Amino acid sequence: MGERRTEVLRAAIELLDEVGIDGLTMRLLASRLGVRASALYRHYPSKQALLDAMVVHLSTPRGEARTPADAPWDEQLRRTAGSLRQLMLAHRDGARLMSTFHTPGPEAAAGFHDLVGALVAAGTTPDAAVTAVDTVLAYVNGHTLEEQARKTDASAWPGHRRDLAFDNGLELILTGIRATLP
Amino acid sequence: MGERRTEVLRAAIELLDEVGIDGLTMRLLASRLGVRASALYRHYPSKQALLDAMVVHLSTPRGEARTPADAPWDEQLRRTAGSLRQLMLAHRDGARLMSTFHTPGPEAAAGFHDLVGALVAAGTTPDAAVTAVDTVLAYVNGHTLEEQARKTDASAWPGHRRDLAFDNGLELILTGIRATLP
DNA sequence: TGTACACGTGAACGATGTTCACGTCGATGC
DNA sequence: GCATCGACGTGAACATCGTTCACGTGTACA
Repeated sequence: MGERRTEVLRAAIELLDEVGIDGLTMRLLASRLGVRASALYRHYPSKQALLDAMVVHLSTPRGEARTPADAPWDEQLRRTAGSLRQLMLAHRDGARLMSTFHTPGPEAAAGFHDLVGALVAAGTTPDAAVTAVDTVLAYVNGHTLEEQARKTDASAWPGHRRDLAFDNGLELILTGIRATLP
Repeated sequence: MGERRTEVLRAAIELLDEVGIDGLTMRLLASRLGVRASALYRHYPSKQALLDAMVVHLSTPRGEARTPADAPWDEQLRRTAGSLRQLMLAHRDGARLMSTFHTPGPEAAAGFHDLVGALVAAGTTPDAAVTAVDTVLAYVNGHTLEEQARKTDASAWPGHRRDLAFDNGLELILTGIRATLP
């Protein structure tokens, strides 16, 4: 069951990398599959449903590399922030794609909860922990969205330069969090 | 000259608040002005040009309340961040609207430069100052984008509650910056 | 008087997401 | 063997979108 459905999803992600989210058209995707656009609606009730499925698929941890729950809170935040950014940068218009989606699955909610837990364990109040995690996530989203928006422009910074800029900003926030600890 | 042009702009902003950015259609805007869609192209070469003009108009400081250049760096950052957020929240889909635009005018660039200058005057290196300002701006964009996206949802937090969440995250970053000072 | 100019019309074009009635074809149950 | 069912796809259409273009107004100014 749902075998073709998966193929459609795969083709959609492939096409996303080639033409970007604005060029990602039901007709183009269909032709890529040797099919008419109307056939796609057998598998996804709407284009938005397809986009949602893409986000879910891309966000689902691909294999290993879970962040160890016993790592210090700042290391956990660093890893989560870094892999979230990498997730967005891994595909063309990835950040914009993610931002169209808005019902974070249980996976994301669990990750959020873990981070808050790590901070509370380190001595913050629950409220402060939520604020801290929210702040980091807002930073990651804002930074990466802008980073990817400028990507094709003239400002073609080398990759490690951009990584550094991201890390520096993140460390700034982590330092701020650290200052609220006992 | 350009009198009608201004009226079109005004009507577009008015319509934005009523129907949101997705409902903002050239035809609808035209009918609101008692005119056909094609007439709009006498004043703006494209819809994107209209959107750009809206961003510029909304971003242009309306009257007074310039941030005093002799204020401490953290106060300057607080004010800039706060008014940037207010700018976005002032109109429906304001944050999304702003994010479609991407050639920051001399106004924004000057503001950016002022903030960096204030930080350098406080003792940071120029690089660190740029990082700090970038981080704050990324946070404001990320936070406000998400805040406004959830706005019409069930999660209808009261306004001051949302202001507090924003301020707390901002203070976290400011604390982080402060820690890098002599 | 005539000639620019600002402004608007009406019809069309191509593209988009989506719907719907209709086909095809292989597996499954009798 | 035959019928039925389900998964899959077709083809034509619909409404809507941004945009273009040839063509009309009326007003102000030389």
